[in-house]
Amino acid sequence: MEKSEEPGPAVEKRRIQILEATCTVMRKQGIAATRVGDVAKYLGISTGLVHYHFDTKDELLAAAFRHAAEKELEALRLLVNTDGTPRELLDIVVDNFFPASGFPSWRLWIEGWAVALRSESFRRTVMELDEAWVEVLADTLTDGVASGDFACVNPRDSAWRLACLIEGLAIQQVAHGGVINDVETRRLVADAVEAEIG
Amino acid sequence: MEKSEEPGPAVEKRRIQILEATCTVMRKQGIAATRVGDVAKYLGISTGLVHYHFDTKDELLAAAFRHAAEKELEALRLLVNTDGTPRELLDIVVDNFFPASGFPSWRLWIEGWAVALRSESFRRTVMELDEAWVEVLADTLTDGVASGDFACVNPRDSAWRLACLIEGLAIQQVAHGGVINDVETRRLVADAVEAEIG
DNA sequence: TGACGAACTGACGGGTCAGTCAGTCAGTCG
DNA sequence: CGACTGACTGACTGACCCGTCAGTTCGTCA
Repeated sequence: MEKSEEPGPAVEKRRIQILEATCTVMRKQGIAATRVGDVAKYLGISTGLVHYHFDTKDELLAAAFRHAAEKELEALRLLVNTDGTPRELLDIVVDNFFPASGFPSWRLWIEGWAVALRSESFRRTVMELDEAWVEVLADTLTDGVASGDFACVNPRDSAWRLACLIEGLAIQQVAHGGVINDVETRRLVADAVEAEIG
Repeated sequence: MEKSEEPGPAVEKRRIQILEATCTVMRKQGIAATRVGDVAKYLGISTGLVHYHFDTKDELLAAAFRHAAEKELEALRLLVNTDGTPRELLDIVVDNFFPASGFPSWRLWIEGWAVALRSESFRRTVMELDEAWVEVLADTLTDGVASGDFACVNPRDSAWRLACLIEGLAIQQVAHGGVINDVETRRLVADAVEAEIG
């Protein structure tokens, strides 16, 4: 009677367990090299069970990626949702973007952009989450402008410029570790921040 | 006698033919989804012949990627190697970075960064070529500073910032085509350029 | 107690694909 | 001419891996 169509809490728990296992495997092996057999082995369950909860591998990977990204975004929002001067909040946001902080899993994101080129579900996830990150940054800048601390001509433009700059620098640092190291990244970003809000 | 160990011109021709076919297939299907069978079929040859010239698939893909990137870099250098005011040259370089110009094959690069996370040969290629692009931009800025047209505090820093900004914007535009479109990209970059050289 | 269904297993089918290999053929050298 | 070589073919194999499915276990409800 009135048995809801929604899955019970046990099922939901298992789903999340599989999602997080998938994230772990994806981080270690990369998205492209993640097999459903690896996820099953990691949890000590059968591959059949993974397919019991997720119809296809693509669906599993997309859901796991979104799960990871949403968790990180939530953590960032929590971090920003504290008291502090606009300048302090801005520093928190920017600091958490740095590859060295390990926060946004840049390795995962870099692969995510590549997968998004061919997968509609990844495209949507990557787009939504990317824009949400920038939104946080934009809100911080807007608040600072409202309080008179910052002098951006256009906070939204500034947010996009800073976010894209950091993204580009993260690629340099994470994907090939060339001349750009952590110290250099911080200096380049710090100068850009000053230029945007100064 | 004295037959050199070097492969003859016929072999080299075939190698390049295979490399360019691989590039074509990679652009169409993506790096990850490129099969050696696809390359062979594209040229109407056997897969055995592809393996006759390239030991492994990884070697083939890495060589093809490098081939494509070097050709594009060479084209950019040629483009910059003309007369013109520093400002004109800078505009040429920046224009050629835009996704819409179709010049640096951003889709290929985005996948390249992802592959570079796991493949040493891709990592090296991507690093060298990425830095070479920035070098071109940095030289342009340095010349402009020397002639008194630009007022960068540090042309190298400015070059990295602009390059990374454009990279980040290219991802936004190419990988997910969200709020950032071509017009917006141009405005954001134009403002950043003014800020750097102004 | 027994029926039932949800969660789960483990083996397997079937398709894909990189790389191998025996053999063909055309050209070259002595 | 006859031996030899380098480019090339196409069939094959061995591995991998996704998704399926028949069957098992276990908790719940009548």
